Amino acid sequence: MRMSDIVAQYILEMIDSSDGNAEIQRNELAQSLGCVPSQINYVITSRFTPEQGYIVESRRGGGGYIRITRINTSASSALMHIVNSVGNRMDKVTAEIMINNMQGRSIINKETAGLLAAAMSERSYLSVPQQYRDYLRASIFKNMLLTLI
Amino acid sequence: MRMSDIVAQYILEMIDSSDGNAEIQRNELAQSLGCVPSQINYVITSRFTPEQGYIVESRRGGGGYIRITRINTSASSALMHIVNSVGNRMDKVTAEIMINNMQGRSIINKETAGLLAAAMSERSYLSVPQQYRDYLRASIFKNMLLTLI
DNA sequence: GACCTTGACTTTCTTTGACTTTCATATATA
DNA sequence: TATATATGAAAGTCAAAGAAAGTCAAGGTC
Repeated sequence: MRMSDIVAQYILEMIDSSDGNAEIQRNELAQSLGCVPSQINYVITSRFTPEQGYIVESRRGGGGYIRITRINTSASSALMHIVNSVGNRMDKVTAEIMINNMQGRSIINKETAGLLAAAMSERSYLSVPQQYRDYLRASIFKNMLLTLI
Repeated sequence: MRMSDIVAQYILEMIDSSDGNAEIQRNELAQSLGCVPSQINYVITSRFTPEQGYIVESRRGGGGYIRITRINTSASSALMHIVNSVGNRMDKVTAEIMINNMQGRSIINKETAGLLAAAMSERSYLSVPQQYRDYLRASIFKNMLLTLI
């Protein structure tokens, strides 16, 4: 097995075991795998390109890092699942849990999570009688998620 | 985590928890975070620049201080204006016009516009009697915009 | 020929400390 | 009393050293 394959495999395993992204220290990883640091760059530029579905960010200097993130193609199917799992009522707590969960799974970003949470908040429904609120929430929630697909 | 990140985070938390500005004593903060005083200057010049939306004022000598203030970016002050201009009711057509306008002015992006539109759509309110809908819309609209500030 | 490996050199970002400037207050002097 | 001077308490500046990642070209392998 080639060195570049070992490096690529290591990074891939890291991405798979965490949630779609790996953050490495170039020099440290090179040393622990027994290769030269620039080998890591070679592997990244040849195997983790945007065309292959990855985003790479990095920073030099003390405390530097290289972060490789897999672009999320499964997000929309996950969203579809979630939309289908919501019935015609949903309470605020459930909404918050789901929003948190989606953000944790990187299906939605922080801003989107904030917007959803605002639209689900009790404060938004003060003008409407209790009895309608949970139906409304479910319906707004699903309509909003559908725009993200 | 780098020392500079720790310092930056500390300052940011201070800004967030107060009302957009932090006033620190350079030497005291350096000591309490365990770094050299000029580290504070480094963090300020690298992370709290006008380009990044901050104003820094300071004073030397006895009772000296460094004050870091977050600038109201034009987007957030525009949003504030819009929120204030909305009364306690808003119909769907008005909402759509405003969303379009905000997107046209680049105050919000396409995804955000979509989410807002979904939350304002008539389809979202089918479960609730007509009479409540426009109040709800106004309230949800304002709550959502406020999360973007 | 295409892909891989290596290492010397470059660039970027961070940390540190010595030295400088500014301000408030206390003290001395006309 | 009013002004000048000294003192100490801050913050500011800057350059050197350190810690990472990036680049690139030369050579090696399949």
